[in-house]
Formats: sequence, C-alpha cells, structure tokens
Amino acid sequence: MNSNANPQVRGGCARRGGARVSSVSVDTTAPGAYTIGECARRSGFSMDTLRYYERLGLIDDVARTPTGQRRFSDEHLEWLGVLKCLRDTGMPVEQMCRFADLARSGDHTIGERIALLEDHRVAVDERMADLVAKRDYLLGKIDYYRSVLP
Amino acid sequence: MNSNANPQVRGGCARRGGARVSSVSVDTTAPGAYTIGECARRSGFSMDTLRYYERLGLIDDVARTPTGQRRFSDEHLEWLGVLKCLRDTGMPVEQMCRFADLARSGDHTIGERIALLEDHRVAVDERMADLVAKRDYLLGKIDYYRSVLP
DNA sequence: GTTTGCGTTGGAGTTCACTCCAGGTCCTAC
DNA sequence: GTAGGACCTGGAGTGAACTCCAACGCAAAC
Repeated sequence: MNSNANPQVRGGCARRGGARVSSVSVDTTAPGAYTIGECARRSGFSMDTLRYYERLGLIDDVARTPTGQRRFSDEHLEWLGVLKCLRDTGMPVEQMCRFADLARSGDHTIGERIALLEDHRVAVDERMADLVAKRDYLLGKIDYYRSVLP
Repeated sequence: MNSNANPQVRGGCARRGGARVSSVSVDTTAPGAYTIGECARRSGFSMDTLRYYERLGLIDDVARTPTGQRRFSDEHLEWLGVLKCLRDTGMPVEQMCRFADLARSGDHTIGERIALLEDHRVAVDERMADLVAKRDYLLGKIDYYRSVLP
C-alpha cells in the first residue's frame, strides 16, 4: 500500500522531492506523498500523534491535496525518524519543539542544535548508567529468589 | 512491625546516627521508627508518594504512633529500595502492586515473583538495547552537525 | 453509484503517577 | 504556653503526552 500507485493521486501537492515526471499524475511512486495513515505506519507514530505534532509545530510544511488531506514526504519521514529517536530517548516534547525551531531557523543555529543534542546525549548516558545499575540490582534480586526457591 | 518495640516511641524517631545511648529513649539507634519525612529523605520518594504507595497497598504494615503518625522500619526502607528499582526501570505501578501482593502472600509465590521479575528484566534489556541504538543514532546526528559547522 | 473506509477538524477525554490542598492535630523548642 | 514545623486525612488538581470523539467530506473498490 505504498499508497497511491495510481494515476492521479488527486492533484499533486507535489511537495519537494516531486518527480520530474511529465504529464499529469505526478507523485505516484515519487518519493513523498504519503497519506497520514501510510506515514504513521512507516514512522511508528500514530496518526493522532502526527497531527498532534503538526499542531505543536514539530512537523512543518505538510503538503495538502486540494481536498485538504495531508501528504507527507520522505523528508518528513526522515525528520520523524529524528523525532522518534529524541522521544524514545526521553526528550520532552517542549525540548523537541526548541530543536524543531532551531532546525527551521537556518544554518546559523547548528551550534545550538549540537549543544542541545549533546546535552541530551549526556542525559541519555546518565539514564543508561542508572538503568545498568538497576538492572544489576534486579538480577541480584532474581538470583536471591532462585536461591530460596522451595 | 518491629517498630514500636519500645516503651515509648515518643521522644524517639531520634534518628540513628544518634549515639547508642543507654537509658530511656529506645529506638534511637534501633532499626526502624523513621518518620515519613526521614523515610522520604532516605528512600528518595516524596512523602506524598509514600502515602500514595501505602494507599495502593505497595507498602504494608506501617506502624503508627499512638497519635497516628507513621513509623517506617528498616525493612520498609529495604522494600522501598526494591520499589525504587522497579519504578526507575519503568515498571508500571500496577505491576508493582502485583509483585507486592505476591510478596505478601508467602513463600509459595516465589516462583511467580521470579517470573515477574524475569519478564521485567527482559523488558529492561530491550529498552536498554533500544536506548543504545538510539544513542548511536544521536551521536551520528551530532557528528553530522559538527561536520557541517560553519 | 453506493458502501466501506480513510481522512478532516476542534475540542474534550484519558492515563499515569504523582502532587497539592484545606483544615486539622501534634510535637519540639524557646 | 506559644510559635513554628512536621504530620494527618480525603479528595481534588496537575502535567505530560497523547487519544478519542462527532460530524463530516472524500476515496477506493466492487
């Protein structure tokens, strides 16, 4: 169901990667033009979450068909991969928004973006270290229980 | 609970560091008899969380002074250490309750407790593996940004 | 060409795990 | 004996991150 493998996805919405196809139907196989359902399937976010993120400004420039349906591009999927990484490593949405803002603001924010990601990496490392310690404790507990099994 | 194993907790709570004084005051150094505030300080949970956990049945048999104040014991602190480990490794409260129930129900539940902890350990391992992968992705992102720094 | 289903919106509701509050009692120190 | 702090209760409130809903339009498939 890579979506609309058909002659007219309904207008284009063309989006960026847009194929350099000739005539009518454009983004059939072209990179991009994923419906929200397809995008959800591919990104691992739910459709609701995608809409929610768009409202928050975490996702930008989502194209629309003439009838108002969203069409996500491969760039979006890539960006969603970044968001997923950040979210799944525990970054709060608010900080993701800051990052998205920076990403939107041009190359002069790259330094800030690095700083933000570095800070986050440090936090992740700490969480991982803590997790390792707690996991060991857990193993100890399990071993103990094994040792007293009837 | 061993708690009030004394003539009168009253003066007590005196906390441990306290000298191993002779006469009267008993549970000065005695294991146990921590006020909720002290217990919070030592366990890393907030007082509210301790009360909340007690309501849920996650903490059991908390002794009370004649006027109704809680007195936690060293056993409680140890148990709270377990809860902290479980919580901080992401176990939902409901599952902790199941574990607490098992722990309350006698030795014949040890097998089940092991199973529960093992399941949780597996979940923790998966989360850790995911975290490692995401952290690497993050590092890649940071490196990329470094490479394009103006 | 109609049914089935995917997509739209704004806003309300949910879940989780606390956290706070009011209005009170109690305790320690000065 | 009184001020200030610690603690009590039941219940309400919070914040984060979604998730669901109704009422609708458009799409895809037969």
